[in-house]
Amino acid sequence: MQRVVLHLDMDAFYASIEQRDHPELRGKPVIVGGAARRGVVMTASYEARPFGVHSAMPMARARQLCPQALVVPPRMAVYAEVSRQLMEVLGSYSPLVEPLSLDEAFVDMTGAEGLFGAPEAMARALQASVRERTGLGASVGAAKNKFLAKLASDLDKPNGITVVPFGAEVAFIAPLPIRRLWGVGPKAAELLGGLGLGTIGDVARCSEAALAAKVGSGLAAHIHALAHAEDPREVVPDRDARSVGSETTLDEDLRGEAAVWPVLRQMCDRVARALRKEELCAGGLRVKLRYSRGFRLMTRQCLLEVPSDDSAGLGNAARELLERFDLEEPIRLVGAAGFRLQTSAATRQLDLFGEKPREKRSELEHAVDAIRERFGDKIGFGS
DNA sequence: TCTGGGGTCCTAGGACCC
DNA sequence: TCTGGGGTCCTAGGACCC
Repeated sequence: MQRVVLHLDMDAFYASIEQRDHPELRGKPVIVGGAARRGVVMTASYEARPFGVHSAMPMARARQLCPQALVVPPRMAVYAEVSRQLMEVLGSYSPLVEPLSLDEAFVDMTGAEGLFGAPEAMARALQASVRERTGLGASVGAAKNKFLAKLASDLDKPNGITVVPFGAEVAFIAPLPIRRLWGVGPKAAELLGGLGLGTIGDVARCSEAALAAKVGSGLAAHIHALAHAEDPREVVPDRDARSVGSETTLDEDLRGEAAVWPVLRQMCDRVARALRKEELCAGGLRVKLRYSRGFRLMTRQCLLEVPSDDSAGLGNAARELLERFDLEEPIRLVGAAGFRLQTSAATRQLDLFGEKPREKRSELEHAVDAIRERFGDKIGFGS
């Protein structure tokens, strides 16, 4: 049976929600992002984009390009709720919905032609349902696989519908630049450019061996297949998370353990809370520091003797890892992440064979979580 | 202009085991 | 003496995505 995959991507998601909820922002250049000294643009409304403002741009630069822009701090909880509604709508079309982020998802519509008609009709119906439920615009791509559907949704924004013609996929994508290949970023594009490759068609005509010599065998096999419009990846709902992290860029650089440790402990707190919320424990912990000088990122990781979801367990490991960094250089970012995730139930099973009295402690942590949910993050609970 | 925060996946090298 | 070959696990770094 012919696979039909849709990819739906919300148009300027965060900025559009702000314009929806604040009529005075409509029709004006709006930038959602951190106003802090080191803030960046999270989303720019379509009115702001002609000025050259785009996601991930330093806010200072964005304000310079578009001084009249209205800068709005993000309301992540609101965006998450809208996202939930969005995924609910998609779920009414197919059980196979794979979210990629808050504002985009794949929907496998294979076999649904009888209900919804041809791929273009499916895409229109989806787009209309999303607008009806959320009041927001989306662009939709339809094709025989995930790569093509995602590429298509980005070709006609905002409010676009793009169907990659079934049976003529290779010719359709051949003229597009290699950066459209999923997994080809600035570095790989540069390397491939060295081979004289500029378009997807160029990559399709190149031998996989020649590609591998430039970018490695893994990426070469991947992009060679994509360039031939082949992508076997399934639409997978309920993908399990592989890591849970929290990080923060400091307003001012810090140096020395006495300054860095309190920040790291707070990051561990947040990770622990996120883990408990998902009823997960981490079997490993990674600490991440970014040095101001050279913007260098360094990580140190270890496995935990006992998988943990509490601040003390993660914090102890984090403190030991911290000693393995050079803390005399100015530091601009501090982060922690748990990995090797497993369910809390599985961890408790293991604990039956140990002697750690973690059950009591866990009750206490849940109580603390409840208080923090009500009163926010800044409450101290002693050392 | 001076670079967020949430992730995923891949690679290379070293330890360790048989 | 002077050095195998395969497999697995772990760590650190980095590219990439939204």
